[in-house]
Amino acid sequence: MLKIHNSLAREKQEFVPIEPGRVRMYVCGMTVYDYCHLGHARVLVVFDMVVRWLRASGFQVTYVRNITDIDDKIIRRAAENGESIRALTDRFIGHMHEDATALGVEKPTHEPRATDYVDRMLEMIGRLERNGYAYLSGNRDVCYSVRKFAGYGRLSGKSLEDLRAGERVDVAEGKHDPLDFVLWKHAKEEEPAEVKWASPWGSGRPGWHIECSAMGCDLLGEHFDIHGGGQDLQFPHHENEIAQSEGASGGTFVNFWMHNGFVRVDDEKMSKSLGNFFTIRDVLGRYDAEVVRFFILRAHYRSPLNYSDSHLDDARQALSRLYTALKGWPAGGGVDWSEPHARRFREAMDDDFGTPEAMAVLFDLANELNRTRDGRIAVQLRGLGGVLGLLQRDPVEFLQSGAGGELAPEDIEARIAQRAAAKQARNFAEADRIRDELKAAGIVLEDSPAGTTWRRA
RNA sequence: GGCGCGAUGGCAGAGUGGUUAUGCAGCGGCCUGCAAAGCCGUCUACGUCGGUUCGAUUCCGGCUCGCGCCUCCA
Repeated sequence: MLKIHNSLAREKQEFVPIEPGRVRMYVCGMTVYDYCHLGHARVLVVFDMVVRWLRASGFQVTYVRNITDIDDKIIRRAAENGESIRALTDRFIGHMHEDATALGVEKPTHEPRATDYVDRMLEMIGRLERNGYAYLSGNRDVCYSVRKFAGYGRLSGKSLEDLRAGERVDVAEGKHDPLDFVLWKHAKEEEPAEVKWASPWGSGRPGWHIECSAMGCDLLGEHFDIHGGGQDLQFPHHENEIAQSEGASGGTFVNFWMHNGFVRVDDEKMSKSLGNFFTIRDVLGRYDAEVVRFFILRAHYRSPLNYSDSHLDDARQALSRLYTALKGWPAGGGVDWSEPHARRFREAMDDDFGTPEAMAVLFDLANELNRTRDGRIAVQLRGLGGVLGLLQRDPVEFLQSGAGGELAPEDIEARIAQRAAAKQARNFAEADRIRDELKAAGIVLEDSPAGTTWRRA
């Protein structure tokens, strides 16, 4: 049985779906005004893994990952670039999809854009107003009255008093309480028409939090199973989502909240504001995308993940071991879940998505495969790897891939043929010279009774 | 200041009240013309001080250090 660490309870809980056999899940996606960085890659990969495991466990999953395409930073960036909001967001949505695809991330069931849901947001704001949670502030923004919502602070484990004690925000003009947040931003003169929508409260645009409540409730219903996102969204974003959704519906919004840990650089959070981020495409220029996915899944999703080149190098070595074991075995065949390794894998994954332990099982399978050369083990290894979105390529293709390939495969093959001839003539000095020369170029040769093969170091 | 998380071997990273994580790297052996890969074996651990216990890396408390959230952020 699956257990999930629920941020709401701060402990692992047995996962029971609202509707038997079915899971409805929402994850906060990207704000599209720039390239995705490795922190985004982690959210993408982690929740892709979660969905894959839920499906492998027999659930029918509806997975929604939204796109925020209206926001202060988007407006500013579009103005800087002298382009329309739509042109900017369309472009970066395209780039995001390229990155996600490279990382082996499957498409979500729905990928709603905030700007397509403004009507739903207005409807929800209207309900909040009728239920007494929303008010029109002095500067004509519509705000949410945090103290009216009894459960406020439950997700982040904060009380309103705690939050006020640490108050660091300038009190925005006209708010009843500094912690109140904006549901609807009143339009400003200088803003382009593209960011103005008509509403009962005047022309304006939605606040950030309302979009997720509106899209989630519309696509998944007012009560669904899992809501995920990065740790930094726990407060205030997710706290506010709960306040909005439950304030509007009157019932429970989400049963399980999941938050993934940060990617770090030199033990500091990787973030745009700190400027210490690497974009996904930077990294994919130097490392194989599957290596990056492997690197992400090698740590537990809630732990911090330190990024560095040496860690990626290490990940590549490790993944190579798996593919080396798989070399020569045909693809295909389903996982036998009654087999001991598969059971251990299932146990690991059922314990709050324990991918590090699940991967240890993969290495144990590789060892057994190398020892026994039993085809059934190869099927298990590839099959279980596939559950994590790994090991689905041709092993030779993986082992021969990699950056820094000045030598074309034909050249390498030609050198191998020359070396074979030298060996035939028992001219080992010449054979070793060729091998050393290739090694200097990053090519490693491996002799076997069947002939010589090569891979990139 | 408030709230929370973490501290494991050279590096990365799981887990457990008493018996091997796993990977990378190192060392020894087998294999090999020599290598590489693989196999076998092997060395480096559980921040610190107390407590509970027959026994704690694992439970409890103090301390130190690191990190995060409290402001846009995955």
